[in-house]
Amino acid sequence: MPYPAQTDRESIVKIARDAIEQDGIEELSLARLASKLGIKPPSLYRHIPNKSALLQAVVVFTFQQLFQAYEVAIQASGGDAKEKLMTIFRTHRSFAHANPETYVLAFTTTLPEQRANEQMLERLVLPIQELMATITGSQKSLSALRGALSLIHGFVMLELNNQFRRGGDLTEAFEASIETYLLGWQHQEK
Amino acid sequence: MPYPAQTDRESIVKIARDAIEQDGIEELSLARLASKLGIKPPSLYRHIPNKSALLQAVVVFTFQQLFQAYEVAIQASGGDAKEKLMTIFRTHRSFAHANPETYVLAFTTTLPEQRANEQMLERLVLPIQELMATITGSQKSLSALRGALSLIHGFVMLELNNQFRRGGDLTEAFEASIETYLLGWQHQEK
DNA sequence: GTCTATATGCCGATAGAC
DNA sequence: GTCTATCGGCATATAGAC
Repeated sequence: MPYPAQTDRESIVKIARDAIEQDGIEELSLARLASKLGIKPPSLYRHIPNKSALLQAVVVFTFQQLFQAYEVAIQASGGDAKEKLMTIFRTHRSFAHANPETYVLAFTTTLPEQRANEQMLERLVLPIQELMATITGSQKSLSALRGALSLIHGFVMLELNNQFRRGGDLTEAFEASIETYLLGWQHQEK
Repeated sequence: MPYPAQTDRESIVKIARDAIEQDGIEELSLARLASKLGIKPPSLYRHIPNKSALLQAVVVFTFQQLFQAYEVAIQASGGDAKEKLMTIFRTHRSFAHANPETYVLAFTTTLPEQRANEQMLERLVLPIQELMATITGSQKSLSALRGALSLIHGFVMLELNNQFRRGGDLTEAFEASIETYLLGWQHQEK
């Protein structure tokens, strides 16, 4: 049985993702990855062009996972637009907590194919945009959306990088900040 | 004249900073850095213990620069607390635009000495905290501060990584989001 | 058509001479 | 404080075994 390994691109990407999440991105080398797959490093090149393309594939996979998490959350959410938004935002933060390494990788990588990059982000953000528009009106909805995304993403990034000083309840700060931001837009609308 | 170069730690850190800002962090190798300094790579090790420590020094230097930018902005700012806050936040964003590579490096690096890390961040954030407290009252000021930092940092990070889709005025979105966030806290206070 | 064996050149890092 | 010499590990390229 000479070459029983038989791997494929999808397996490589998922194992790479898990390795990054477990040991950090700095510890991922193609040699270690090949070893986990039971093959030799050059064999990887039958499935991926280079390491950079592999990391880009992990980024795409991560955004797909995040999108699926959104879908589940939206399905399960009830209440008014504000409550639905909070459900999505809590899901976003939970995803980042559960996948810190790949979250940071995904949001600090710019994919070379600009079109694909934009389509992916637009698809992710669409449900948030629609819900925000019901709060702010369509006039200011793009600015309101961008602020909301900034608030959520910034909070998570500062949190993951240990850049909030100790003390206080981070979940409380997350909830209060977002609710206050949405409240501001409700007053702004008038 | 055998070894005329004569460098020191401060020069190394500043040249490393400039090299990162010019060519991106992935292009910084100790070999290239040594070449810019007119010395051979092993000579660097008389001044720094390793590459990681050098990058940490660049992070500390970047936070010091950002702090100085804050000081200048605060000195020059007038108006009420809200207008002073806007001046600081605009300064923060301008700094990120002027130093995108080292900004991302600084905010995605956690220094190993937790104490020094916290002191540096606390010192940076203190003027913002005091101004926020005049808007929100001391009760909720920690959450309000954390939300404000998240909004500013998140906006800048999404912007630097090309993660806002095209269209609309980003400066307008920045201004409107922050003003609305502060407005929300003013209403929340009651 | 998939994997192995082998090789190149760059990297961070160390030892020891001047 | 700088140098030369050298190390192991890395990403990557190519030739060929099965």
